[in-house]
Amino acid sequence: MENPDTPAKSGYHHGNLKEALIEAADAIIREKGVEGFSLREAARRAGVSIGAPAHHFGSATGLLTEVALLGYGSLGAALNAVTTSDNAGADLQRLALAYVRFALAYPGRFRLMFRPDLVNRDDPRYAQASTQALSDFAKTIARRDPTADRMAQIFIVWSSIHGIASLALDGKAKYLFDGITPDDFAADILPNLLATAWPFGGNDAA
Amino acid sequence: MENPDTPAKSGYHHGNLKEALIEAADAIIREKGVEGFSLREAARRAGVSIGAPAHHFGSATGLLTEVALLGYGSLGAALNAVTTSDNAGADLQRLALAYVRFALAYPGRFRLMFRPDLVNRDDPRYAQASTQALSDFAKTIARRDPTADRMAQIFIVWSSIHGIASLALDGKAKYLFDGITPDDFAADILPNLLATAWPFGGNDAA
DNA sequence: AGTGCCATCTTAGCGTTGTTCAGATAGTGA
DNA sequence: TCACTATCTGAACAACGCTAAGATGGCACT
Repeated sequence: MENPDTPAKSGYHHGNLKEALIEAADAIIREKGVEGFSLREAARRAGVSIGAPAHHFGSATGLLTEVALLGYGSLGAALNAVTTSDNAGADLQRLALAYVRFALAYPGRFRLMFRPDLVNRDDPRYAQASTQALSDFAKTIARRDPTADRMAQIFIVWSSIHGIASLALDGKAKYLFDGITPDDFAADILPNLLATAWPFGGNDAA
Repeated sequence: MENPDTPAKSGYHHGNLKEALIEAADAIIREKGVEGFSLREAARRAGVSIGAPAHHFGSATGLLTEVALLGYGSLGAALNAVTTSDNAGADLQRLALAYVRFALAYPGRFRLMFRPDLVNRDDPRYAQASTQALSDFAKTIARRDPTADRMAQIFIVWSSIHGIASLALDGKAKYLFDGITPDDFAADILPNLLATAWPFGGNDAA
């Protein structure tokens, strides 16, 4: 449970509080969701007093912003891990699947990432991280349809994927697919859905 | 400001507290967003003590659920107000525009409607209201492509629209359309976007 | 080696929140 | 008229974010 490369808390000074608090916050959000988070519990888990986080992050928003950045990083990694082919439509399909599965695998992080009231969007790193996560869509779309309006295409494709992820995460699929759970949705229905009904996964080999 | 058909508070008994609290909560959310809401302020605005709401709604979630139901009602009304034609693709386009504009016009209500931690989704009226709002999409999709898998089509179209609304509401459009505001997005970019890049608004007259 | 600086962390306190519960109040039906 | 019951009050409790004054100890500099 202990990170080996921490200077180990030497009594009064923790030595690695910032990272420890981010890790604790991420764990709380993983276990209890975004609403289950509290700054005081993060401090408790890190083994410090309730006033300690303020020094490093200023406010709860400051700490949560770090977790959100961490989330964008892991989303970017998940999208980058998608194998690419010479078929841009099929690639988009796999990107969408990865995006939705990320949302379902890390619901806390994903929800936090899109909660403007909980993260500090004025932090330049936020815009950077947010844009970075889009780069995979952008590249694949450019290959798929080089002539189209790039920004319009990116926004529409991203919206479509993000909407699927959001609704699936909120359990809305069960209203349409009769009591299906989010996990079953991701495993069974979603791949089929993306391959047939989703208009961006067409078989348009370059 | 006063609802004329209230029995008017007769000192101790308010007479119409339930409706007054729902209205107050809706107003707070309109003014300060979902996070700005508090049960105590709703009670304050309704002119009753802090313990009064509990009797009618049990908890804060109970009151917010009522506001969410109200939101689904107004969304349904906005979608029903969309004029239909013999062109199902064009109708979907208008439905999408109405959906997104509703989200931007009533951001508080819209966000609340999709916040599972704030509404009681076990309330049967919630499922009913949620499903009802989908009926317009369902009808139009059925006209557009009667042979396709109904549920898959509904989910994909709804997702796409919901994603556009969510990202636009969160101000994500500015990353792609260089500093555009949500209002300008809804007025200028969105209609053009739906007519060109959006794959469900095609010119497929029945 | 000593010393002073300063980042780090503690502690206490303030105002706020949701929820609970005993009791006050008043409308309503017998 | 009287009892019943829905309604509302007021106080209490635990938890929250944030702030500020003070304690602590690592570190650079003399």
